[in-house]
Amino acid sequence: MLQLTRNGEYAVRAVLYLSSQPPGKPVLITEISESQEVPKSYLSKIMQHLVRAGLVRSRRGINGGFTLARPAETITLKETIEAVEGPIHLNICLIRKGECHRDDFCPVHPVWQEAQRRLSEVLDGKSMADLVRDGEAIKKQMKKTRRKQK
Amino acid sequence: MLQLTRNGEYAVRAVLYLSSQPPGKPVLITEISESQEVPKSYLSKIMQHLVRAGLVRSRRGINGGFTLARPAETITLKETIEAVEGPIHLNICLIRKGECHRDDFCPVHPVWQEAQRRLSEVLDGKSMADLVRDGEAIKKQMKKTRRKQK
DNA sequence: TCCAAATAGGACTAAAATCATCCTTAATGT
DNA sequence: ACATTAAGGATGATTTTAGTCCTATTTGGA
Repeated sequence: MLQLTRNGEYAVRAVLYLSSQPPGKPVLITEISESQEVPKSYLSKIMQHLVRAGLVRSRRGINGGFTLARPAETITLKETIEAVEGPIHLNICLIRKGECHRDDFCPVHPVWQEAQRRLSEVLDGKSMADLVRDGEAIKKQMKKTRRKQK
Repeated sequence: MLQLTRNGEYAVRAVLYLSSQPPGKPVLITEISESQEVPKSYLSKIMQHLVRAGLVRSRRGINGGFTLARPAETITLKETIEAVEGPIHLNICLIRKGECHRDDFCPVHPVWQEAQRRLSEVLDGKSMADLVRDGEAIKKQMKKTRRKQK
């Protein structure tokens, strides 16, 4: 459907939440689940993917939880999404050379390449640190608006 | 999966094929199906969508078939895809204001807006007439390459 | 060393989407 | 009337999506 799945959306929420927390402080899955409105048992699977992808570190037991494995500045939206959804290919002809045997002569193929390049540009251009900053700016703006409304 | 479905791909092939034919000359579904490698009965459904969307005209009976309903210059890739897949929304939060109640404060939302804008730009920037021209250029180029290889 | 707290991982499932096929109906030109 | 051609409805297999649940494993502390 050319649409992000819940997996991708939830992964972004989780990583973004971790990025907003003090670095190194383990965050419980329950806390992520409740604050980000993601079913806990489902989120558990997503976190596993993020750990295997090297974006997140986990520790079990008391004082356990999840932390970012790398600074939020170095983690992009695209990376987070691909960690749980696999590589983004807007059309199957972009999966690999030869996946679609019409590649050679199909005039639409280059258009998909360009479309994907543009999309990647946007998603790779935003780090989790950027998004945390953006979120804080939005919060500030909302407070200002509320004050004006009084 | 953030990927075009077969519906969209097949629709593009069909409309592109019609665009490459003499305007007004009815083309049989069998001809489209075989030349574009799309299952005939499946293609039949897709053509119905394209007719209802106003991109293609159909006529039944002898001398029947499909033709473009409008000049190929005025039909874009995006329009063709949306005719069979519905409007493109890269994330459900883009479907409409309020679809995702996190809209207001979600710092990711504007990124998706931008991503979708860029994608639309590419897909809307190519008309079927453009693609036919591109296809002819590719053919010419391939002939040249073959000559050189001899 | 045992226990409580956490995540890891496997099995399972309901619902929806995807990718079709087949058959009957309706329109159209000769 | 008849042959031709698309329209439309019903059906179905397979895959993906979006979860849940249960058990195992790790970990730190009493």
